[in-house]
Amino acid sequence: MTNALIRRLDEYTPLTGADRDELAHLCMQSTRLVQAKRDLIREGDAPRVIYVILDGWAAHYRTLANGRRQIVDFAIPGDLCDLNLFILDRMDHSISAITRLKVAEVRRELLHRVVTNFPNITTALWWAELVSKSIHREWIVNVGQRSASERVAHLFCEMFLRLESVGLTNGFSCDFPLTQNDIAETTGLTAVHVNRTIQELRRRGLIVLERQRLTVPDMLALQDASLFNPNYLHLRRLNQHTDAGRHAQKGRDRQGR
Amino acid sequence: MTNALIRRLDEYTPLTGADRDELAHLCMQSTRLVQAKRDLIREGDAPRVIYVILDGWAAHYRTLANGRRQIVDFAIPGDLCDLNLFILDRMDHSISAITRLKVAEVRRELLHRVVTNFPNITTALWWAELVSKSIHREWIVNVGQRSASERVAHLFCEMFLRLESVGLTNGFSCDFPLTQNDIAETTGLTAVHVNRTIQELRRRGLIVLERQRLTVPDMLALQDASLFNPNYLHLRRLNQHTDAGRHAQKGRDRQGR
DNA sequence: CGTTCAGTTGACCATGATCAAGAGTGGTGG
DNA sequence: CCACCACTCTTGATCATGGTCAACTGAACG
Repeated sequence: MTNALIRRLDEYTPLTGADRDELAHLCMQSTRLVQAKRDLIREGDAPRVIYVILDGWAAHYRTLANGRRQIVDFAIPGDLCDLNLFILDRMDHSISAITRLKVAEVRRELLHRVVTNFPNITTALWWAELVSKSIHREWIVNVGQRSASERVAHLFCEMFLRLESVGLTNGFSCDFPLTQNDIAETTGLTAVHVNRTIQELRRRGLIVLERQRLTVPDMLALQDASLFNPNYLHLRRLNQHTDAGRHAQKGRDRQGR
Repeated sequence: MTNALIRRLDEYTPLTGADRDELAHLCMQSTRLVQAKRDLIREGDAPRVIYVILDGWAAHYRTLANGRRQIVDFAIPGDLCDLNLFILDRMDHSISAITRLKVAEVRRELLHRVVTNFPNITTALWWAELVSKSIHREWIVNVGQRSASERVAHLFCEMFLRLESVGLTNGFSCDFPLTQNDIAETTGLTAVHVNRTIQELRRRGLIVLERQRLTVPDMLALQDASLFNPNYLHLRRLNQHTDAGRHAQKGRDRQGR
């Protein structure tokens, strides 16, 4: 299987052979395994390296003074954990491993060298950064405007498509390692209510979720149930079932459907 | 009064005289006035210029299929309205004028020239982008984990400090042009409940809000009431009342308090 | 001077929170 | 291999925060 970072960046900018080689090299310099539930880095820390997720899931989160925790994004293979390092001195949030994690640690100088010599890669990193910001916006909408079942269904839609874009789905299924408590902390609901909500989605035939595996038999139906519009993910290649047709993306060439 | 963009970017990177001149020049090339409540740009549009807010407030928002609207950020003087233009082809959200607005329109080529010739400015733009992303994260936390009164109070704290950092406060007061309906659309509450919440904050003596003017007699008290921690704004110079002391910012040199 | 929009109030309702207890599952060590 | 522990999931009963609907007030502005 090809490197998830390459796969992901290539989603946006067609990369040359040299670009790919450079990225592959970058990810092999120094890798690290992290146990599930361990923090990769904590709020307040000064980041020393940039992490690239090679395998597993991580969560970006913030903790409030009263102890409550809010997950603000997930990182899956191919995702970078913040370019913060280049600019801001301190982490303003924490990152922890959901599953056992394999990450590449990229030193600042190394990435800097790449950025100055490989313009395609620079553009692609910018793109990844802006897409991640767009995802943040959608999460604000999610917790602000959607009902419990819409929120949870929306999360399933998003993660399925993101996994698909890096080749981590199998037909209608994908690994889904989140506990109901994790889902609660991302949707602003309680774990008890997430449980009831998931049962409702199961009853309606929208998802199958068992033993860390998610199946979405009808993606369009799930999207309808969650007011999901894939545009915010800025995926170039939308798959058959991702509903590229319904949400007008004026003037952009489309495949599928 | 000095240009708000310069003031804002200088907050991060000390700019040279040449940097300042260039920014001033950039903002004077082409300016435009926008009526209150008009959209500056809409979701799906291909942006042609980058906007810099020179005067007034704007709102970034998304609309759902069911018509509900969520404001995902405000733009105040000195803020840039998305560097999207450089990378992503379509707007994934809309921006509309809260008040009458004065904006600078910066053409892509022009900004590109600046970016290649003025490294300080490039760094500062990156910084602005990352801070704006951090603000997005905090908004997720806000709607996800805080109670109604905490959410509304948090918004007051944030906007007050952001205005202060570009010199738009007067002692304990600042202009505050949002309607209760606007506040509802940013906090994920209803306008009716925002009304009751604001009355509660008034009763508790935390804010004075009348005729578009906000006064915060005791910023620390308001911060306590909203679980507010200013770190996420990445302000270099925290003012006296911004509570730099309580929230440990390890190893960072601080002023005030 | 009337029209419009923002703010206010009241009555009632519903979504989701809280508290508590129990069932399934997996991993660990005796 | 089994007993135990911890964690995740599940269910029920009750509660509360904030939503909905509707009417009214007041200020701003043409």
